[in-house]
Amino acid sequence: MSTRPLQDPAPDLPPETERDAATKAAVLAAAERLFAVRGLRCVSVRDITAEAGVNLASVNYHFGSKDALVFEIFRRRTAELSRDRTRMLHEATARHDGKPPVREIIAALMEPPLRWSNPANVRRIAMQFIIRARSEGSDAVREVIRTDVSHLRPFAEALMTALPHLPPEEVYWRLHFTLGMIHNNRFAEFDRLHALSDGLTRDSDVDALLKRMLDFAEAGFLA
Amino acid sequence: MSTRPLQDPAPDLPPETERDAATKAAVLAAAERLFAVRGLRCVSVRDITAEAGVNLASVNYHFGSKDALVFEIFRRRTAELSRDRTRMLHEATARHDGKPPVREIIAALMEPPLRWSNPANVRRIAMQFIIRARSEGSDAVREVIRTDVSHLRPFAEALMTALPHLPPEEVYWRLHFTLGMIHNNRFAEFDRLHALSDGLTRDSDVDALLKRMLDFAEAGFLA
DNA sequence: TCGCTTTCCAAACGATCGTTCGAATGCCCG
DNA sequence: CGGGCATTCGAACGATCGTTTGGAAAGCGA
Repeated sequence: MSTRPLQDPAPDLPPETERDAATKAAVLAAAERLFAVRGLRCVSVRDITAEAGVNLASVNYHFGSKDALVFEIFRRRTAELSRDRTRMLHEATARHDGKPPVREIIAALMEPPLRWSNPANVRRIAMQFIIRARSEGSDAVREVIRTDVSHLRPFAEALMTALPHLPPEEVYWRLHFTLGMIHNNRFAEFDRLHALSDGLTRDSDVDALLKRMLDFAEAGFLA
Repeated sequence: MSTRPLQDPAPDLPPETERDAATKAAVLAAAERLFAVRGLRCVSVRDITAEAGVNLASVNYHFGSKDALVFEIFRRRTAELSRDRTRMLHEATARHDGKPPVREIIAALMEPPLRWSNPANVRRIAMQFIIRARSEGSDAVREVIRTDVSHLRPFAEALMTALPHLPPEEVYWRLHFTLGMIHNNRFAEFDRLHALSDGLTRDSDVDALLKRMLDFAEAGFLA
């Protein structure tokens, strides 16, 4: 795998250190989009390079392997998502003199991925890629998911100070349940919900969905 | 694909109509186990037939294709799980004169998959296969997940009669959130939780976890 | 036992995949 | 201008995969 600094696949983020990395950026953008739409295993290196308009060997030359490419996109996007969440948590902390209420802590967890999933958001594909990679990723990706929990620590601690009467064990479990609610927001699950409700739940914007999720999770935490 | 009646892969369920389908049963059992452990894409037809001790062509002869084999196992196991859930709902309905409380309705949804996941349960591998197939399955599997919601209807209706003041739309959404909690109980997610809590949540038996989930979801529904 | 159907078997087919290689090309700096 | 290096390119390699095929074996009713 390459150890050189890497280019962001989205055009809205500028290059970092490279003078010219158009090929790399094209590969990253095409790969993220194809992976998000078709799934990791159903996209070949040939599909990516054809979509990006570059040579077949570019993936292995710039990233080392297909898995390394997936890992690189995943690492960048999850770091970006964690930054959004952490920023919201910090803002809530600042607003409440260091002790934000449960609802705002959970909102900091839920709102970024929900906003990213909005069709009008440029991060929509990135969000879909993250969801794909979480379940279809290689061993390396899954290992990161399993072991890297540093970005969740501030949320767990904030919840424990907001709920001092609740045993820490219980806080962790309820955080786990809340993350489950968030991770369940895939297209297939929405389709199933819409089929179940006969279209009753179809016209729901992000704000309404966020409010619903917050109502549910907040009540669960305060139980 | 074969249209003949099919054999159950688990030895605890008797054959249905076949006189002799040892090969088929061996394939189903081996396939389910390997799929559950390694994932659908990381198990080849050769792995399955070698594990089952049968010829390579057996899968295509008895099931038509690898995808059809996956679909068959998925169909059988999800039907079995739905039966368990529906039975629990019926029992709760009978106990409460046709109007079971929210907690028991949710329990009927949560308890069967949780009990199946218990290491002491013979259905543990089956449960792990279902989880795998839900996210890694073919288009046919995903289509069933998206469109077949008949088994959820009784639960939605029971919840609406138990919560007459809540708009049906809200009931559907909260049912969606509850299903998300259930579907999040994968090994990787548990590992992440344990890593986050420094082992504080490791020693939790099924009954304790069920109580926690019920507390959380019930409060969410009654919010 | 005969004839027929079902099942099993070894072997190969055709396709796709990730990866590698050597040469060619472009680019920057001295 | 020219040497050196990074990049690109076409082409192929090696491996794995799901599937197919034709014949052998086995089960079974008549």
